[in-house]
Amino acid sequence: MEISNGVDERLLRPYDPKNTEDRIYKLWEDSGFFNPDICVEKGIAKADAPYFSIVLPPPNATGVLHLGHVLEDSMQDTMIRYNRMLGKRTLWLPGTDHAAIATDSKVSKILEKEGLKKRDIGREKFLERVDEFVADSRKTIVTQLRKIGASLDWSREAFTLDKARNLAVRTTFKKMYDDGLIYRGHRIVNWDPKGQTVISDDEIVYVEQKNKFYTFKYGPFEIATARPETKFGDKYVVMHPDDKRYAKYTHGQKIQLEWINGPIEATVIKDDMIDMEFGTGVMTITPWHSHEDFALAEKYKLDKEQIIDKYGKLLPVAQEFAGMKILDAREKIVEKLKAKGLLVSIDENYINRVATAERSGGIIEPQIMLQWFVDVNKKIPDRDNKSLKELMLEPVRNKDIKILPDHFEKVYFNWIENLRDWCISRQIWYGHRIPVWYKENETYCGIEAPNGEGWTQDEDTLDTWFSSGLWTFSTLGWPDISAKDLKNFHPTSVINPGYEILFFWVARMILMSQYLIGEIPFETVYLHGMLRDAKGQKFSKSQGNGIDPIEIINEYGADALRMSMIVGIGPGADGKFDLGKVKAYKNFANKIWNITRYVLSIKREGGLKKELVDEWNTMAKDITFDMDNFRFYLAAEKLYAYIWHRFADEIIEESKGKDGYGETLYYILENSIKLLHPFMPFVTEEIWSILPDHKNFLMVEKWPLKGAHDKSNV
RNA sequence: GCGCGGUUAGCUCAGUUGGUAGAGCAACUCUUUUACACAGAGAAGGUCGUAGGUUCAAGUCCUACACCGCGCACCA
Repeated sequence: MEISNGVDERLLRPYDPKNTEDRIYKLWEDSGFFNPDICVEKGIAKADAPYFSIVLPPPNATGVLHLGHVLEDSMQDTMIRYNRMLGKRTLWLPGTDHAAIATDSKVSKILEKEGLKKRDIGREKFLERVDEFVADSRKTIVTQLRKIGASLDWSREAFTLDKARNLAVRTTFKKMYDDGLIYRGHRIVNWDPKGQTVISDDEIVYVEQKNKFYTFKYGPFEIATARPETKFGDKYVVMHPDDKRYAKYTHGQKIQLEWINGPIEATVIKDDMIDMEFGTGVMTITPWHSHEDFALAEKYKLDKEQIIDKYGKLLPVAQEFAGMKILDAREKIVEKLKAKGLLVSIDENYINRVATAERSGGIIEPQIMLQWFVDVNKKIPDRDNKSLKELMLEPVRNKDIKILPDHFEKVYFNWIENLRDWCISRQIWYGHRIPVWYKENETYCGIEAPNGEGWTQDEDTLDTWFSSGLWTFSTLGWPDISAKDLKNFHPTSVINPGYEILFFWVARMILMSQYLIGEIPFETVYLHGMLRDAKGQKFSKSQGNGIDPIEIINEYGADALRMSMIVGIGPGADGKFDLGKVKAYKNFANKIWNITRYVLSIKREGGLKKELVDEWNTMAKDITFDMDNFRFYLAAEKLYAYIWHRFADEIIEESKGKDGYGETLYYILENSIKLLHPFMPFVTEEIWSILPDHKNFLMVEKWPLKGAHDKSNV
């Protein structure tokens, strides 16, 4: 069909994303093509076509999306759109995360501003308030995802704390409990006095701090400490068995000495955990408030005594200091020791790392507490007597799961090797409540509450990552193991989180999936880096330096923002947000727009120029190869260079004034926007709608290369 | 202490299996010629952290070192 000079009136003005994107997203959504079942129904994908699935890393329901999310979502949408165009049954499943501690503390803060206290309004009322907050936040997030152009199947939207996911959690807990993988016990844990909850090792952030480092006389020894306030109960003095300086003291020897509140009897312990080079080579231990001291106390069956309560105040063992906050007491204790002539020296410039809680910022006080744990070392009969650790290690070691960039595999192995039992109970209200009930001396663990009177449920909730670990299959119908989605879309093809949650999340998903369904959760882990602001600072909710992606989109368009997030940012690489880059890709959108205007304005004639078509094919093959190997950052850049600097600057320019190029130019344009669609979906879809004879959406067109991608699930 | 990553144009960063360096922005010259000034043409800008090595050939592989960043462990 011949094209007339009557060009679509939309083309008469520069491309305007603001008046295009929302309209197009609505058309896509109304078409139902985000849903793979509908694609099959309407013949877009064959019922027996290979599948491609990604579950969206669920954004925290604490707030709004920032540019870091856009980076992640642009990447995933690009993969999803590419695979959909390959004709696969393609599912991208959306959801949000209840983010237990983060949300709990956020809502607590909001209440405080209203002059309300969490404990005063009670558990039920508090949870109502959280639900309201989360519903609001979810709305914002969902709107933002649509703005970005994310082709998510909204009919399958999930929440980590909805009914279906809660059933999955209870089912999991019960199974682990019955298998002896979950146990309750007194162990030393990381207590956050500010957040009033236990947290896992992974939720600790170490902060370097300059502290005073004191050396005291302790009988015939000198001991050093940064924390004199823990020393009230210290009655074991530890040294290295090979240390010649202390050779005359023997293991188990009792020594009488004067200490903070009077004379005590100390026992000598000899153990090679001591570093002879550090300090005086002698230390006392506080097993109740130190992981290492606890381990030593367990080894020699030593007494353990609590010194500090859960509010960070000294207990009666401190006598005259009892009831004081530890930081207030510290100086006073030092003064007392000094008065008694026991202070040897103070090093003012001692730098150590202080453990703080990631969410509340509180300084962690190790405590021995009754908590719930997941045993990572116990052999599981159902799983060839492998432990959870081994189940996490194996698929990565065997390359059943590929981690990109691959150097993160080493980091992953290293983490697992040092892994301790996972503390899963939290003393907060918001979250999945532990499905265990007590009655006098009885304990009941079940998916549902026990029958009969007098049972009370455990007050604690679960670590948020416990439910996140189930995400790849709890969203697909599990625990119903015959669920269609589970059969159709699991293991998922790719997971695309930031490297900072490799341990928190990726490892836990592998653990849960391997243990519960005996399957890997995903084939490829494509880790992305961190996006920082122009100064190199992290974008973070707490620092409030987040740029609202919607503002950028309103000014430059989602396509431009997406391209800026993909081009040149390799797997695992951090990037700085660069507005100039966004502008450049906005110009690119307009460039293609104008190319379209020009191509449609000339006569479509002359047949296809073989040389130019061959050249295009070579380029397309190269790009397809990059796409299949997760090199989207290269594919996008090459496409940009071809379209602008080869097609527009050279091919079109050289064709001017010559006859017979119309058909070839049209061919290149039509096929190039297919290649570009996964990256810049809006402008390409809009152009597609202007090109003649196109009934269906570009979104569901076939990728214009045959035979270049035989691998079904790369 | 163990491990990992980075060091490429003024700035921010790419560079797939080794074949004499690329993008965006900024800066320079020219051009408002009917696809596009959200543009075009042209020019400029890098001894690819340092020092060695392998190779016909190294930004790309190997070794050592320096600086920056990160993870893990220790931190009495």
